[in-house]
Amino acid sequence: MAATLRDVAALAGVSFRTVSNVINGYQYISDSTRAKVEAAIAQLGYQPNYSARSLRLGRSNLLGLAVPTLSQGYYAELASEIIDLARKRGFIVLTEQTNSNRELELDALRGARRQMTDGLLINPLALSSDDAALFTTERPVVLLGENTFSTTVDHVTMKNTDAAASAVTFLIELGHRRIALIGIADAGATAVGTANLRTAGYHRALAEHGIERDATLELSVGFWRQEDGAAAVRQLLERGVEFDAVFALTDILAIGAMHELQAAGVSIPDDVSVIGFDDLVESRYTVPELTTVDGGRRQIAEAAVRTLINRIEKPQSPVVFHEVDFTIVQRGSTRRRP
Amino acid sequence: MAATLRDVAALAGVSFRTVSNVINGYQYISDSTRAKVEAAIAQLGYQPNYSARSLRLGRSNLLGLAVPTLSQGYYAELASEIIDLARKRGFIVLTEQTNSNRELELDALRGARRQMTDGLLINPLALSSDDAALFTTERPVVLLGENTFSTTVDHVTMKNTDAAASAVTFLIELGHRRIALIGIADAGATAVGTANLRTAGYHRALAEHGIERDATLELSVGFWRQEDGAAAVRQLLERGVEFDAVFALTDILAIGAMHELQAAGVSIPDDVSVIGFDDLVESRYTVPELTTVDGGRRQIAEAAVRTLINRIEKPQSPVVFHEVDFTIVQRGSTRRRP
DNA sequence: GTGAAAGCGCTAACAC
DNA sequence: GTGTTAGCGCTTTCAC
Repeated sequence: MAATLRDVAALAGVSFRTVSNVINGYQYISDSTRAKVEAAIAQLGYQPNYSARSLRLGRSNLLGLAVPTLSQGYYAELASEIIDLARKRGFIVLTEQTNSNRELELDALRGARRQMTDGLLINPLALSSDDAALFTTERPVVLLGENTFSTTVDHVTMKNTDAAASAVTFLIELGHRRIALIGIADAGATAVGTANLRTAGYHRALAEHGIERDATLELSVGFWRQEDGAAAVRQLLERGVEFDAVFALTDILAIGAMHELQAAGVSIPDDVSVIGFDDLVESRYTVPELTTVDGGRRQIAEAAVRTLINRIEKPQSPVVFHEVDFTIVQRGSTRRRP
Repeated sequence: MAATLRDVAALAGVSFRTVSNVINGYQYISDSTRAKVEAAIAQLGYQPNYSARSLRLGRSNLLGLAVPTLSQGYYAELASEIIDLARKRGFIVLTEQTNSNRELELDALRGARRQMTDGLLINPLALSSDDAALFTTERPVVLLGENTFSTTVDHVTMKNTDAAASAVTFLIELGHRRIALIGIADAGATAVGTANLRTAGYHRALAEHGIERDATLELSVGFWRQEDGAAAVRQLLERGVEFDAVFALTDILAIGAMHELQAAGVSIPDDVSVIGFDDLVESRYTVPELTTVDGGRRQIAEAAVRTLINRIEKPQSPVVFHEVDFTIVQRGSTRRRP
């Protein structure tokens, strides 16, 4: 059985209240007492019981993180950064995967697990504005990602529409006119989901340059996996749709699309330029290297952790809406149209 | 303030012991009592306090997972599988990143966080056989990965040496003779680390086919990132080393190597065959698609979770050493030498 | 500067 | 079948 405060106190010959004081860095303790206690702690290998401390304090120093899945580069990299940043602030992260599933997202938000954590970072894909009320829980939540819920909950996100418009403008300025869009939302999707926000940016850029929309260039996909990007390209090719560039709504889709294009003998960037969104590490090592949009993942992680911890420590703070900046990362998959 | 057992009891008009019984599925409760209690629970939105339950039971249903980093595909995919499997068994996962850092690995193993979890899954890179004693802790640990520690702790791993030998044999049977090896350990590394185990397989396959070793073909790298694979290839090319195939000790290294080879105008697989190790999802979408070794990640996750939970529930079980099977996944980055 | 005691919310041994 | 009670290990108010 692990040593308790009482064991330490007995060994050090002090009351267990004193041991608690030493552990918690209470000021007015004589050096000799402190030394005795510390020696006893070391000798017994004492470690505080966190369940007891949590029960007493009503705080666990645990943060919940609910992302769709770690098997996708974007979320894995985001989680990696969040875990490191939380650690620096003294919090451990309890990771859940919600699989873009409404039930699992709700469970993360309201389920029993909420009880063990001091706050939750959640990147919902299935929940939407309609569910705003659900997010207004007693316990701290910070929303990551794009869906705009109520204004009663902290929210950290990227400039999806602006960034997408910027990516498409970049292609237009290279001389492209027939720009395929891969990854649009199915009809039923929430209007403020990532896909629709980025699609709005695409439309805005076209409009700003006097280019007409063409529905045959806009492809919806099942999920945002490589194979879905590949399937979208197959559709374009089978239908004989003409296009000189591809804007994929995520790097993963872009990687699948590039793979399929090259398999079909289409040269990138000579025949077709491709641009993605996310700036994954792996996108630096595709052949050719993928031009993409850095939506500010690193800043999102930083703002998310900061905002959540602030909310935990100061529950009355004003609600925050934080939108980080983006940049276009130019690489080899795009080039000026001859 | 959240509702407690007492609040529920008061509302239902029963003693709070009865409420506890209902929650824990105690058998002998009249249906009418049960219904009353359940109604009260629903009305108050009562959720049990996990800190209190943990304190009482000495169990948290939390599992620790310590991997080097989630930003690398292999560990992200492993963690993703582990989290899902643990969830199915009723456990939540608390993820830590140890960054291949000895101090952080030790901290995961012995630090305060151990107190909150019922068990730990750790994939150490910096700790080695010399540290065997450290792993023999009171609380359940399952080791993932390759370092062979003592026989006093559960261990789930892959057949590194056999799998590597098999990969190299595959290249030899395609007619390759000058097989570069990317990712060997630095001089000081533990003899039973992944790198050395896989390197031993490479040497064994060469020996079995009467091919002499050539130290200029064996490249050590700083880490196992894409850029390290690329750097290794640059070295080979700059030194004018002749080679007709590359065995990279991980897919990530292979992806970096392929990128650099193609940038230098070397065609894969026409000029050089490339084989990796890990079977990452992203390796299915490189151009060309990467031939690789599936070391059995999925089975490792499954065995790890099963073994750890078993150890938690039956602490006296015999120590397990579990080695999962591998397969060669043949794709477009390798071909028969003309 | 240190000691005694209450109580966080829960489970389970023990009574009835 | 249900009620009473002790106590998990800790922090903290109140004395001294």
